[in-house]
Amino acid sequence: MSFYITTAIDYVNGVPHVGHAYEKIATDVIARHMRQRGGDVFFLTGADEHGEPVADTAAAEGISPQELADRNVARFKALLPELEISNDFYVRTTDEGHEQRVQEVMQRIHDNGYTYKSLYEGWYCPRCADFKVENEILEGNLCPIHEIPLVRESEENWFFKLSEFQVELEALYSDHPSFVMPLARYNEALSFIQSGLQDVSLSRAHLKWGITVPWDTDHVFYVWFDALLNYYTALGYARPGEDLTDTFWPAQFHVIGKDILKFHTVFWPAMLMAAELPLPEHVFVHGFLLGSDGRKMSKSLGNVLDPFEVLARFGADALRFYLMRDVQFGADGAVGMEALQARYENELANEYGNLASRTIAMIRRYRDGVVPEVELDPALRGEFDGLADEIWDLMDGAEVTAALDRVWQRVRRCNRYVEERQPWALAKQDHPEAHHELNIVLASLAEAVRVISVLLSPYLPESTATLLKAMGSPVISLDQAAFAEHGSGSLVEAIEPLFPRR
RNA sequence: GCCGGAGUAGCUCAGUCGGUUAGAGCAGCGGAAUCAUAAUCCGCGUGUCGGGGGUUCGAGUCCCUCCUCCGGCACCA
Repeated sequence: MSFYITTAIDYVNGVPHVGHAYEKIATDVIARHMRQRGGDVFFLTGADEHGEPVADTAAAEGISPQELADRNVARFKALLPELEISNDFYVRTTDEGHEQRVQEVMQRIHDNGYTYKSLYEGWYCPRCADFKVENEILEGNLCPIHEIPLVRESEENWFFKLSEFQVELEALYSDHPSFVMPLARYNEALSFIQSGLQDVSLSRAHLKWGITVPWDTDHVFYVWFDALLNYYTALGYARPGEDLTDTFWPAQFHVIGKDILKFHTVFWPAMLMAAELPLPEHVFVHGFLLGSDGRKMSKSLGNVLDPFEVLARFGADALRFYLMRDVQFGADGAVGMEALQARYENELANEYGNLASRTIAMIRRYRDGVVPEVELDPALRGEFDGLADEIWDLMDGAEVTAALDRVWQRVRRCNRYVEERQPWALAKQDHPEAHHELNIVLASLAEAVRVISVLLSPYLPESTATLLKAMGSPVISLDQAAFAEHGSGSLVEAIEPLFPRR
């Protein structure tokens, strides 16, 4: 079984912020989970480099667009390993392989008769040398940058016959209710389609920073036609000498933010239809991270959560856990350093980290570090019945927040279990029965911590790996997430606290 | 304006086909325990379930209406 999942590619006209990190992390959690299932997983992320904003910024800085892109791509790319992102490839829209394949696919759309040349008419700023759209124009019909009057201009552009796909798109939506998730976004996209589709321009004649239109070389492609195709093109050249397209296309999941909904849920499937390519299975639309005050993050409001600061102080696992736990995937959520610290201390350090510590410490103190090979406590095993299957189902629907919560309920259950059984009291008794009872409690706890850690590994790859290794059972495949019948007999090593107080 | 989502404990939110005294976590107060990163566990809530009306034996859950907030209503990426 193959599984192909993508993030949106980052537009490199700026620097990475926590929102970029969020999308990568959520997608990474799903990708890691799918690898646990044993499938052949391909996880793609990358950079979107063409288009006017990059060209404009580069011009303002007196460097070439490529130089600007190279510099900023390095910043975005460097964030990935720091976040423990397990992407299989990093696509750049300036990659030669990408450019070639964009031209191939677009040529096919052209050959199939879904393009035509027409006049694009709009409000034009002579100083910007660029068209302005309705919602960015200032009062009095002024340029938002130069505040000078705009003039009505037209330019010859190639258009894509989006309107021809109205019926097919509506059919796609009624046949595949989970094409766009969550449901609210499905409704939003569908109502957009039902309101009537107009053709869209696919080229720009006045711009040079882009991919050349092969059948009319005075034009470059409008950046979205170039960018969307990354999901398809990357498979063609990600592995030198190998074409992964047949293995992984169509994608199972495109994970995107709500700001680019229309492009992914309307333009993209229509483009693929026009090129006669199979459609992706799901587009999952996540929300935005807001400042701790619930307002949009902005430097002037001082409510920005800086991912680099979090990484330096708490590490990648903490940031991953916090964002997946505190922000319902699919909805907007407020995030801040205080809330992160609270989650870190209360849940990672006190509940999970400390559960690991006390479990390991007792096995070492009472049983010389060997997990007793006894039959495990059916009461505790019962708490894990069906858990892995439940996680499986939730992950099919990209429910990363809900899945994490299910596992965390077991973390809490284990701490209660320790209090209920009071192993330290059993250890003080001399009877063979108490000795046996203690064996059961310790071995059951060890097994519970192991299962929990296997299920948490997509979220906390670093700390679960450390813990599982110390417990002598480093395998994280999902078939190892069943609660065993007997204690393992493994030797358990002492480790430093997984989540030290900061 | 039209369409969609949301409004449940101080905070963040769960509440499946309408059905027992409306739940969880956090924060707060009190207690127990000592294996553990002074980490854990137990106990403590008279909440107009946004307002009003209706259907029903019974409504947070269905219908109507009103209020508030958020998003979308096309080529900024």
